[in-house]
Amino acid sequence: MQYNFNEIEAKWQKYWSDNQTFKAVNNAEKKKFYVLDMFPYPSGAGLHVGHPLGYIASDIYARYKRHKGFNVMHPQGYDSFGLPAEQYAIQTGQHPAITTEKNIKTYRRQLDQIGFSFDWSREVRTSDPSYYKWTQWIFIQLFNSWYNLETDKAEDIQTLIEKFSSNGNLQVQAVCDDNIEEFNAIDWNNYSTKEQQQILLKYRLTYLAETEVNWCPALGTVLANDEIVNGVSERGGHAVIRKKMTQWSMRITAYAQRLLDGLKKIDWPQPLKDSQTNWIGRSQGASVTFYTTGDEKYPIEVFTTRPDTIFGVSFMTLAPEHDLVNKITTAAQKTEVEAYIEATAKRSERDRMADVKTISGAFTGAYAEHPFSKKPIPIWIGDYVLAGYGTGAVMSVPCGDQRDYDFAKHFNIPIPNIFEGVDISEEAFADKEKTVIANSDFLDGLPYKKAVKTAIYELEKLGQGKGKINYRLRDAVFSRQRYWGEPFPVYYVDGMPQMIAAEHLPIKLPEVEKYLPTETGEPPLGNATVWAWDTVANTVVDNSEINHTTVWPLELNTMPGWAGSSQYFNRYMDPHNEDEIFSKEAVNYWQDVDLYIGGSEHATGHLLYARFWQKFMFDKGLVPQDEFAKKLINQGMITGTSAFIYREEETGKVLSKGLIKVKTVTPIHADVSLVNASDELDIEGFKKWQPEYKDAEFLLEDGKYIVGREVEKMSKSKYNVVNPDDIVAEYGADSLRLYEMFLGPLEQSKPWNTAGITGVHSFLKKLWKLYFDENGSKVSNDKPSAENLKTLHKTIKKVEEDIENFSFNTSVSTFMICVNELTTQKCTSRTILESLAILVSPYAPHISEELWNKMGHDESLSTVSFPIFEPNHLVESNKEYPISFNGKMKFTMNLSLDLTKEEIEAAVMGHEKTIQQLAGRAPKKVIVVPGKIVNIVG
RNA sequence: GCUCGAGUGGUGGAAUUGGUAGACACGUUGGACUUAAAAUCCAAUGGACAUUAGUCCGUAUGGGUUCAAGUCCCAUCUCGAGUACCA
Repeated sequence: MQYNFNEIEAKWQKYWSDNQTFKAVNNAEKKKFYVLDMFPYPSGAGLHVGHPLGYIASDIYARYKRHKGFNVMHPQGYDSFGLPAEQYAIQTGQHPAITTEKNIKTYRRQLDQIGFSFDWSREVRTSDPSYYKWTQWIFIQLFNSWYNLETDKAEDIQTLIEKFSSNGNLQVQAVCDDNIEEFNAIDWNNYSTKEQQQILLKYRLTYLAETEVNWCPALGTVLANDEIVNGVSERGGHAVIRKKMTQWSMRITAYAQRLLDGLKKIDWPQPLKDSQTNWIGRSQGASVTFYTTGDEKYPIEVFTTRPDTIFGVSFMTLAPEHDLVNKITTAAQKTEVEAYIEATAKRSERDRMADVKTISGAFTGAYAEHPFSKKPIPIWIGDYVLAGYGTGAVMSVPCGDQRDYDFAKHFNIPIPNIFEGVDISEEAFADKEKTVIANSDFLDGLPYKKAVKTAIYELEKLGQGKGKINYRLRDAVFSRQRYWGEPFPVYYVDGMPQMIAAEHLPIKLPEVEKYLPTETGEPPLGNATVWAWDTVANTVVDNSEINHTTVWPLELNTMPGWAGSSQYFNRYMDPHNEDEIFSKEAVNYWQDVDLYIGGSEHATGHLLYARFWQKFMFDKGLVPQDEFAKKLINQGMITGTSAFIYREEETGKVLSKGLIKVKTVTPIHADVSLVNASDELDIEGFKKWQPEYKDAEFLLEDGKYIVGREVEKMSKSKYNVVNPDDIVAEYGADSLRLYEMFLGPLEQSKPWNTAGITGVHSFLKKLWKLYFDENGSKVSNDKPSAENLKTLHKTIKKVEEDIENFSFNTSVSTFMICVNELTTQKCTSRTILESLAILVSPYAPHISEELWNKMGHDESLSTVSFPIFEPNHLVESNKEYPISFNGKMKFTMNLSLDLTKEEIEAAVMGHEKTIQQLAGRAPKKVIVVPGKIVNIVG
């Protein structure tokens, strides 16, 4: 009987689908296990061989856990809002929904043929109104919440309103906007509704705010920093200006500390935790208030991590955009300052960041008073101080900070030394550990830590400072000027945003004629003609009905890509619930994700936002866990192995790789499908593919054209993309699965080369041959030999350890060794072969099902118990001891493991090869490690 | 610059707590089978020297700890990822 993989795989895929083998039921008696993949964006290009890597790994784990008796949920879905479908719509006019639907079909077909154990009954799509209804719902919850620092959690906005109406905002400790004016209860109750709404907006967890964006008038859109090159748009080279726009923001900064603390309790890769830690960027220090001298004493608040160096301040620097600049600049300096501000405004943020070396700035003519010495300190502006970080102002301590030092040198500002025994003639001194303060009044002689404490204490006494923790993390802008995204459930009354009541959700994306921004610069939804909210009928109506009494305009922005992916893992628990985002029962049963696999590129995007929303949901009592994924693994990228031919420049001849000597040749990409396992090019195929080479002369070596190889990112333009469809057709899904795992460690990036797949493919054929020969089944009821059992149990032990450690590549080797050994042993024993089929099944499920079935089982093997390791089969009586001399192994000796150290030493010393090695010398020392090694020194 | 990770045959990669470096594959070479090819099977395959038993060198480089180092420590180099005037 032949191993007919195409037939077998189709058969079992149908069986699984017909029998809903992998459908997970909530609240089963069994213990739950939730295995999650990062759901894909369905792109038009379909899957290449690199995409399924993580899915294969998670599938192996999910299948393994089913064998271990768990109720496994392994769902899949689509992150189906996104830019490519929208851009395609702009070019062709085709509705993104149609493009998306088509791409999903392709994805589904490709995924199905790889044999994943997904529970498709739980599929979600972020662009589906029944799904984004709940994305809109969460947005409303965020809008209706504020962050109470006293309870350290999000609370309903009603509790804040109550506080305001009974006590005003003086006692309220909240995470909110900076520019909050104080008011008491009487003030609050006298405010108009609009005024109250404006105030509340400064406290809500999602709020409207003026945000500075990169606006490209020619394209009519906002550009991200990386879409701008040299100050102009990457596409088209149009001018870009910085513009303030009103945008929705998420108050993620409220959760900065909890996001940091949460990292301690989750098992995520260290590099990923590091980059989140970095991104949140906690720094501890003090905020210090300086007052300007002169008639009007403006306060300037700065943040510093080094309050101990306060006596080293010799100037202050404000960001050019700082609000105070206008107010304090003296008449004499006005021209210079204004010229400088204009010059920096022209430079994009990116340019400013790229060009760190050039020192620039201007003196405002104003002075601030030092809080302790009361000496005047000149106030400068400089673009090395960022408006967006801290307070946009710094106290400059040139002796202790290199940037301040460089600035001071450049502008000839004095650099007072406040460090004991340190030379600062060449550079600033920033080593906290070695710091001893000098020339600093009451701080003299103190080391860093004590000086910080003392300085803060003295500042507090003056009322000019206090200890403070600052975060780099910014609130997240939540508006996009795009069409293909979730619409906001928001309409505007008198310019103030109003939430549409939850029972009227979803607010469906309207139809538009054009997917581009409008001529007046409004987002694409500005093209919609039916996009107004009727507050009486509670429905979306035609724009012509807007009367500003009962019918109002709707929000024109849409939500960003990360909105839909921030809660999908919870929605999978109860995906068809129309009344709730998910039921209490479902979420209490599934709790959280046990294993999450996906790419590391989401470290500071999706994975941070999702943690933020989860914590918010936790505060609202909606979910039982405040971290959504216990364990996370980043799979590495699979790169391509490009093939090159070499064209000689002078003659136009094409040289085989070995013929390139000193001649100038141009490497040209050849499609990898035209190259065989021995790097030999199919010349005829190549000529057909690139007709311009049909008359070119190919110079061969040994009758073959050998291509050059190089590892590059898999990409169409490099002709190194391998489609899993082709691999499945030629070798089968089980071969593909095994090979992807066999390539190397899951988390590592590694090159794909189709040539190697024959190794795992012939392994599957050998496996098959253990069960069948040309006459049919070979499986017997013979009692397994001790040798058979040893091979099997060695394999069980190793494979189990490997899966638990996510070391999938080494288990494939282990299977190969096992099958090679059993073949040599001519093993036909059912006991052994049944266990083997189960062991292999997480990796190669189709062949395993078939083998299991052919051994007389009617049911799928997917939930059959994993074989149990019995150590007694591995007990050895003897050991092949390596005998080394000065650490170098010279020969081995087979000795009983029962021997004592002394007996081993005697046996080794008596061996003829030992005597030969020593050549009469007496050994200085003999190290005997029973069961391991013998080392003779001397 | 900073943070993190990694450097092992022609290639992908193995190597529990330091204990036989190169498992398992690919490729290559030789052989069997075949008219031939494919498939399959067998053997060899880190390098140098040695006709043999064998000797020496080998895990990026240079030091160190140890009876013993791919593994631990120090320094250097290279590559990859993230991040960046963060006060």
